Amino acid sequence: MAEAVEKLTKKSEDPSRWYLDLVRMAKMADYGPVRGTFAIRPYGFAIWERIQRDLDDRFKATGHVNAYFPLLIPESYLQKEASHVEGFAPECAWVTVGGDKELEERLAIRPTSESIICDFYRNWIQSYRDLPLLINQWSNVLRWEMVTRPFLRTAEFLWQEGHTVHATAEEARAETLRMLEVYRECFYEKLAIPVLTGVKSPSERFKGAIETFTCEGLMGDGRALQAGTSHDLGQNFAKAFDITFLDENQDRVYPYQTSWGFSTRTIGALILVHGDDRGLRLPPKLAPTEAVIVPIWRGKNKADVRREAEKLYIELQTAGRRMEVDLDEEHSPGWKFNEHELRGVPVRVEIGPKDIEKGKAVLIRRDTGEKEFVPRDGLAARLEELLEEIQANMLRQATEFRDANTRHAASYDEFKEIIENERGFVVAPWDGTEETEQKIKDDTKATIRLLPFEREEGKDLVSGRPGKTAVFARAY
RNA sequence: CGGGACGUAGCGCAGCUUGGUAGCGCGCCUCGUUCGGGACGAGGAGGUCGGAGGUUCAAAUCCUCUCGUCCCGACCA
Repeated sequence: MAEAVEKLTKKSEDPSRWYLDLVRMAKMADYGPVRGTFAIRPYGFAIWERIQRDLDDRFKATGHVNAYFPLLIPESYLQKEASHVEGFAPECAWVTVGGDKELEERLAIRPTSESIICDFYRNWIQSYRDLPLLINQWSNVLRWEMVTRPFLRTAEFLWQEGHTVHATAEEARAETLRMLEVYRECFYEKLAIPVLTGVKSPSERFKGAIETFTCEGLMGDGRALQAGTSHDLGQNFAKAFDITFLDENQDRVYPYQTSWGFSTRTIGALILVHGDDRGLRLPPKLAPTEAVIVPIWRGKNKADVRREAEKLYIELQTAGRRMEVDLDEEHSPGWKFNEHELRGVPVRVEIGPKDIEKGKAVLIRRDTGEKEFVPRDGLAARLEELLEEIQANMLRQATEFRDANTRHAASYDEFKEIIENERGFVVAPWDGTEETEQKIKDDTKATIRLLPFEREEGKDLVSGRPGKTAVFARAY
């Protein structure tokens, strides 16, 4: 055997290098010619398509429809909401020339679409009968990031951004929380990532919002990742863009808005949460291929084994499974085992001469490596069951990891010690001031990831003033 | 944008100190033997050494600028 097989860096040794290796070796993404831009390869995109489909179904189920808005945003639009422009202008890419002529007003390539969408909403909304307006857009956006890495922070990324308008503040807040819940369910049910949900501290709030809610995941290396946010915009944008409507009492009033987004960053979260030293581990519900059949043949019986593998493929595919059969004749079975493990296929089905003789096949699960011999006639049913088990087990493992890495700090020394040596989430009281938040950040690089919905009273570790629990972590 | 490291074949790297015919492993192509945990043999293709200037008879190697990547800080989905 050749000793120089392309080797994946160990996650335990160098998570950062491991991640980049894995993205490349599993053929998920490649660097583009412009800094921070990446091509998402078909395999990575297939995962994104499955996430898209799931979210889209949930959006439709909650009454939303899809639409599309322009890529280019005049600078003056961006400037209408003061904190919004302050937050986003520094990281915009600008178009200054069109058709070889200098433009009179430069155009931002959307970093997010609130401003351009509000410009349309001004005309779309005249009466309370036009509300609520529940629209979602699937699009790409561009942010000129200093430091980038595939999926986790790319200059250009794909996402969905929901933009809704409501007659009352209560309704807007309910929408904001409903969509946070939609994200949370997607994380738990499909991505098998047990995110924490809660409120962002004011300093971490979306620029232009009155409140930001977030889903925070804990990655395999103990760092947190913000993945999915939902913003209550209040009347900030409505006032800035002069969106008004006539209510039942014939008063002209400003509506209340929300926006919420979920991006391809989530693919990075999937990799970091579930991946191991052998490669990716995909939750069955998101895996483009649920199970791959690897035929094991020798020269003399190749035709027979091949025929059985093909039959098995048809059988399982017909039973509703997303299957792949690896009929490649160049690579050895061992090579294929490693390759499909690297790609994270949840189950491998082996079929060889001995199995055919016994009327069985071998199922190997990617999450635990466990192997079982299953009679052919019960195979489809067992596979379906196994996939459910894997999905549940991956969520369980991730939850155990999250809980084992969520610690309560009783003193600031302990807090610092945990952040430095253990990482993970640290739960501690916070007095609600920006100074203590900033001091903790300066001292430890940890930020407030969220304020839980249920908060306990306590004493702030830094100031000693009364506070309520916050969840801290170093984040991506 | 600050501090550090690095750009040489698709991928991983050596060569640079001390200038002188561009190398290695994997991958790729061809043929044969293999195939239950990354098989083996033989042959072959592939590079304006990130880019631009400069020094020199001669630059992957020395100098300047520039672009890009990675790690650490400030910002973010």
